[in-house]
Amino acid sequence: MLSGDIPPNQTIYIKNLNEKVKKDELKRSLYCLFSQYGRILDVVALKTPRLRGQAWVCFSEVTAASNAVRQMQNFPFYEKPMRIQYAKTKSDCIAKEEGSYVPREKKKKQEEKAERKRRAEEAQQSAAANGIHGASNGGPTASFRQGSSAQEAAAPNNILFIENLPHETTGRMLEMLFEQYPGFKEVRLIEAKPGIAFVDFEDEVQSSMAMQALNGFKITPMNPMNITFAKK
DNA sequence: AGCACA
Repeated sequence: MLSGDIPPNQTIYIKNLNEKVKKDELKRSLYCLFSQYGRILDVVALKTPRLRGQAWVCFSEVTAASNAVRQMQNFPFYEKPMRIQYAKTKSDCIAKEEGSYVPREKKKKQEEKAERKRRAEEAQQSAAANGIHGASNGGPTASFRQGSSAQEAAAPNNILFIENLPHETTGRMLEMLFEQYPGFKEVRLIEAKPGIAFVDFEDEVQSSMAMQALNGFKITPMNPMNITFAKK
């Protein structure tokens, strides 16, 4: 119902994207945002009149796509909530991996018949494969966890304190998550202490918005971000 | 709203 009656697909179809974002930046940001769910084979975005504001993200596993559809539904991305469904057809990059790719001109009727069958099979496989995937994200906006320690919470202020980041996290990755919220200023990683960061906003209202939206966000399945106000 | 593969 949420995603219509489209059967599961390795590729997700995203609409309601901010059309002002340039194509290459959009593709890169989508790649970063969705790689938490699994290996991405391709990201397709076109700016033609008919296709702007939409994109396709192709995963190597159907289960990754399923998690992405559920957990990133309505995620505020460049100020607009993403609307995510399964793609209606198989992506070329997937067909190429399976060796079933037929160049555009030829594939018409003959392919479409076979494709229905294939998709039905995939739906079964994904059902069978369910149960492998681990922790489910409470949803990007669903989480309001405060500091897990018995610490006194700091009063709201313009600086966010981020904990539980994977050690491989880069400043650019965090920027891409936080810069979509108004008032963003900068990210500061602490080299001496991997796994934590500070994010500066113009004021405490704007920092609160970002905290509410991103608290608990999983950069990897093992790393839900823990966001609190920094102690001053 | 809009389902492609530059």
